[in-house]
Amino acid sequence: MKKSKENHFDLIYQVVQLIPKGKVTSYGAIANYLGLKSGARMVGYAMNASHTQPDIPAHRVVNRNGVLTGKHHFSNPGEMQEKLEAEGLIIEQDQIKNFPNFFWDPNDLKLDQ
DNA sequence: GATATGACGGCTG
DNA sequence: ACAGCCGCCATAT
Repeated sequence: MKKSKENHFDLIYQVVQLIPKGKVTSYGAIANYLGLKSGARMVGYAMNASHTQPDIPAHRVVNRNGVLTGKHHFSNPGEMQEKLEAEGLIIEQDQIKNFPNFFWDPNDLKLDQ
C-alpha cells in the first residue's frame, strides 16, 4: 500500500526546488514537465500556496514572458527582483533582461546537456 | 460542508 | 495579428 499523499502541488514544489541558482523557469515549463493537463494554471495555483511549504525558491519562477508576475506575493515587493539580481540576473521593468539566456527548463534533466 | 479565489498559457475564430 | 475562452487543484472563510 502506498501512503503517498503527494498531490499535484507537492510535485510542483519538488520541481521548483530543483531550479539551479542563477536560473529561472516558467509556470508552463513545470506543467509540461509534470504533464499537467491544466498546464500553467495549476502551477500558478501551487505557487500561490507555496507559503505552506518551507523552502521554495519562488523567486525563480516567472511567467513565459520572463515577467516577475508573482513579485507582489513576497513579504516585500521588490524582494523577488532583488534576489534574482543577487543571483546574477538583470531585471528591468519587472522583466528579466536576456530572459532566454537564464531560462532553465526541467525537461533538460532528461537530456544529456 | 459549500463557496469563492488565486503567481498562466495554449488554442480558436 | 488580435481578442476571447477554457482548463482545474488546494486552501481559507
